[in-house]
Amino acid sequence: MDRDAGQLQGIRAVARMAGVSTSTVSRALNGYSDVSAETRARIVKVAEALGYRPSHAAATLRRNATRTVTFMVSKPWTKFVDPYFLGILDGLEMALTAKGYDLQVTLAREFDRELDTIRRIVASGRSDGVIFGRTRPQDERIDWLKREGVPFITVGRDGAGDHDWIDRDQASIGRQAVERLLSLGHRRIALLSAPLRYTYATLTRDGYLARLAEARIDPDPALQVECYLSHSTGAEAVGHLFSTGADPTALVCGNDLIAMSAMEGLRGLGLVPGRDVAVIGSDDMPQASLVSPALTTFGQNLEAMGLRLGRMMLMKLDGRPGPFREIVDSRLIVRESDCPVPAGAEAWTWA
Amino acid sequence: MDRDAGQLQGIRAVARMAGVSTSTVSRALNGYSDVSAETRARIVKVAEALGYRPSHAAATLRRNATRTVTFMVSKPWTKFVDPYFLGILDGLEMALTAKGYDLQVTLAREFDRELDTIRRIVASGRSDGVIFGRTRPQDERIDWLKREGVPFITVGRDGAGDHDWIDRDQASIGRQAVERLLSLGHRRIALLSAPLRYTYATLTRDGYLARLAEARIDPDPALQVECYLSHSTGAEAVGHLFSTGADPTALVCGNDLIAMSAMEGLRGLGLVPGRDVAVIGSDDMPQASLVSPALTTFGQNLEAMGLRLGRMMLMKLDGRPGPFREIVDSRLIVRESDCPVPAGAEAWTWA
DNA sequence: GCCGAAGTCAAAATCGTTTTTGGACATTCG
DNA sequence: CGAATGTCCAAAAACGATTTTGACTTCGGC
Repeated sequence: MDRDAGQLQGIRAVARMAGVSTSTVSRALNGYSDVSAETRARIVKVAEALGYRPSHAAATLRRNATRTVTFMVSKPWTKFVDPYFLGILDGLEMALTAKGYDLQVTLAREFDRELDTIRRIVASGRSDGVIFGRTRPQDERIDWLKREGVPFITVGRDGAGDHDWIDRDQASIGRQAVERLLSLGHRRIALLSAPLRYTYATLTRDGYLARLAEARIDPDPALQVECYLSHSTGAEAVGHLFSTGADPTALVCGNDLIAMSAMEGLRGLGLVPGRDVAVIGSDDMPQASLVSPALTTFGQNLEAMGLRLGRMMLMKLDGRPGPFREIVDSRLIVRESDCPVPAGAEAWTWA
Repeated sequence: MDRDAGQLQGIRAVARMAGVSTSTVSRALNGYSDVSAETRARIVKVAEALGYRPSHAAATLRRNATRTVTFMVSKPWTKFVDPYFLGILDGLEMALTAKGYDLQVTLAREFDRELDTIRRIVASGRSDGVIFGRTRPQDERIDWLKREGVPFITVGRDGAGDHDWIDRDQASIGRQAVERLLSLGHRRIALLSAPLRYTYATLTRDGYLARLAEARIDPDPALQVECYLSHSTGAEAVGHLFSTGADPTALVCGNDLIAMSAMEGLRGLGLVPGRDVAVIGSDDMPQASLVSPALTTFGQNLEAMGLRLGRMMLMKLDGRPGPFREIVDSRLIVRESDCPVPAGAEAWTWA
């Protein structure tokens, strides 16, 4: 029955060798029900023996679906890829490959090219769904994808929030940070915000302000500084805060990069972070536990987050109704960089 | 002539609307010669008006080539992506998209999974060629791809070096670093090597040793330390060097991460990098110019390197004979972290 | 005026799957 | 016992491009 099966390639070789038709091979390998267990077993064995791999192109062409999801990761001019997204990618890939989907990563250079990158992803017709982060309150990428009807999920919200997304509870992070510092006696709590063009930064600020309000503390605008994506941004912010006399006793930082740079800046001023000034970060970067003092920050299980994201995307692509929106918890990881108010500063504050 | 062109899709719609056959549309759009300029212009106009994009899957299936190249980027447990590769990716993408090729990025979690990742890339049949870095003297990925006959190029060499690669002149970096430090009067020059399982680290060491030999300086094994991919590895190495009395006056570091960590370590010992001890890095990371003292290191035009890499791959996929091997120059970037031998140490050295 | 070459293009074959359609046979039900 | 229902599978029709083949001009040379 396999006299000249060697001549054939692909699914036909398997079919010939197993003594069935190509359609049966296809159904067997794709898990359809109308193949007897016995026949299926035989086909699977033959396919394995032949090292058969369905042609992705042919399958994609026929079923009009690529079984591929694209994650666009932003790469700012600093050539720096956020570990936050790298962590998510691990879980995402697990969820996708478990269902036979593939994950494709595309790097976009800067924000103004990200929409172009997305256009290219969609036009190339190489993936069924798109994922990306660093969302903004007004996000043209989201608007475009909505208009275009392309399945997509964002890591982070936009202003409207009426599409599918997964996000940390940013406001809660702001609240918890303030909460923690209040309980340590701080009253002059500065916010070194991430760039406010990103939604997450504004949400963190909202939480920060809300918790201060609950404590009946008037937010001092001089204590709120917006930082940028440079490696020295936190240090500059600290320099500003102390040179203008805002003199905070604690810093809530929009992300760990800011926090670590801020600690550097404090040292430059002769202050000891974790003793003279409390510092709290925001996303538990791998370095956070290695710097000294080790950074108190907020962590989440990124891999689990990626898994959930992947499952959301799979359901979406499966045609389930949705909407798909999830908020994942972050927990405070207390290390060494936060501390009670130093005696002197406290006195001064209450004066 | 376009009575019911609206019913049709894809290339047939264009054909109908332009009043030609589908084969002519295909030839026109793919730049074949046997289409009159006039017809081609008409077809291009119609295609644009219809927003026609050829189905990637169909084209791939028929021509048996995906016009896609995959770059596998290694991502160690530190969740850290080397900016070196990110820089190369920019140029690579330019070279590829200029010729209608697409760049796909895949992240591999750890080295022992990288071969699996490559297997998956190849099996999925989604790309015509593979590129990756962090090569080792004995590299199973290279062996496998050679056996399999898959087109690939590595960033960095293996021990044999008889495949296609692009690389910096690592030995020259080692030599130049030593050269520079010798000219500044140093004699006790330590090597804080990158992990020696990577080829580039061994090559740098070769250059370091060769230049020392030329200067008739016996290499002191106590001055050679192998570092790892942790953020504190350089500091640990420095601690070791000074606690064992090896007491170098200068450090050649296998990469900038090691160098920056080493400077941190020096400070911890009460030494001032760039004054008490000279430090030279190796790959000009974006942070290198921002730390203080700014790091003296070796730089190369990564984007240009990526461009050349891309062109090599395109030629390879075009069936040109090869072999394709290139070495790109690195130039010393003098900043603040190197310095002449401090007077005391020099005296001590000559004693 | 015939022949060959060059220039254009249409028709049809092809890539390797998945999906639809429907047929053969066995089993169950009325 | 006939009809209805299920089960398993083969045949054929897609999917949307590229490539091969060959037909029809036109033109120039002899």
